[in-house]
Amino acid sequence: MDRRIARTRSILESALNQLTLVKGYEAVTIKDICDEANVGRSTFYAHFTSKDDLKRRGLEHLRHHLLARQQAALAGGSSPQDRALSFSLVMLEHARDHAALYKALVGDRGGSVALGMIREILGELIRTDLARLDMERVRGPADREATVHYLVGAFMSVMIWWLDSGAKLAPGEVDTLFRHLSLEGIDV
Amino acid sequence: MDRRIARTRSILESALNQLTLVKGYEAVTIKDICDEANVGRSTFYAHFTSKDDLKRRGLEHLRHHLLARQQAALAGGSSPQDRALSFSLVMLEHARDHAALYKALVGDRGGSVALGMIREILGELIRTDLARLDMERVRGPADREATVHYLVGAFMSVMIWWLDSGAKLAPGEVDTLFRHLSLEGIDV
DNA sequence: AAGATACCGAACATAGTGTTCGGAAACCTG
DNA sequence: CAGGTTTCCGAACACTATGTTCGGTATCTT
Repeated sequence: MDRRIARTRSILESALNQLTLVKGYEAVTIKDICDEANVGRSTFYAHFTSKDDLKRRGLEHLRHHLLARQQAALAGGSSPQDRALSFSLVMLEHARDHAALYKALVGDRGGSVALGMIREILGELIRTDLARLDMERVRGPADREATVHYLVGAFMSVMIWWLDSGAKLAPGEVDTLFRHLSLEGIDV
Repeated sequence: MDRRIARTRSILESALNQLTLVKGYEAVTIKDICDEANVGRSTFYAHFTSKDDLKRRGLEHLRHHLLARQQAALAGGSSPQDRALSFSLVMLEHARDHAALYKALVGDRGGSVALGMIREILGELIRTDLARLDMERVRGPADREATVHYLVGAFMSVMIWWLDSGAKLAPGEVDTLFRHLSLEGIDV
């Protein structure tokens, strides 16, 4: 690929992230991004159709990262229980590593683009997880899709709460918490 | 209250809902709303600061509705298990009754305002629920806030999935599904 | 080195937001 | 039902952002 293209796209992605930290995703305009990146506005439109488009493409990196880590977890885990929901810890660690950006994203409504995409990605991972569990145990394929959405929503919500409240707990602790609620249910 | 005020606000709320059905929440402009409602644009700004403001005030109705129904459920239920998570069925029935509007809301990102507010409302209800459970049983107040967010996220996600996939199941079935996942965990 | 391709920047059209203000219309009060 | 009060209308204005076009310039690939 032409180096100019790679450079332009990369710097635009970085600029959006940087500006998101400063003023929140929604408040960032395309002109802002171009100024921050030192790129002509017409050039922006030569690569991306909108700010959301730019954001979505940037999140492809995350998708590949998570998929790779899941492969490793599925291969290496000891018991089925350990291997299940492996996305949880990986995702929480990623969130902690980019905590400021995540918080800026979820802070305002603008997060819906990024969060929507992350939900998609997690949905894929969880489907894989559940299918694997179904193979190893006897269990009807009933309600699997409902369970996927149940888990995605629960996880995202807990993660955002964790980030918003300052991420005081370690990723491992939140992971334990989430897995316990998921596998055992809330203790009535 | 001056009748003109009540009438203007009410008709503006209806106009927003109507237009949301037609073109989706985000695509609705303030001019659209005023045209649909036959209200001057300056009048709009005399009552609301923005489209989101209008939406939020409209959702106060839902809040009161849900709170009232929860009171009834808490008073009337037989076992503690039955009384817990009473918001679930009420909310699902309300969603079914306004399915088209809900689907239009969650379809695009614009839903984040409404959904964010609904999450808030449900959070309150669940906190009440859990506190009640804590009183009736012996149980440490540990992680209660995490559980609240876990349940809100899981429920919203399941509800949206249900609506998006055409609401083929009855509210009662989805309720059962959700309660089972919440109380027993996913069956590994 | 040469041809292809990307980038720049300025200009233009379009569309939405939010404010102001004077006159007309509707409302509540006594 | 007459009074003063309040709301509503609508047009005008300033402002900001989006998305497109195009000729000239700089940079890349082969």
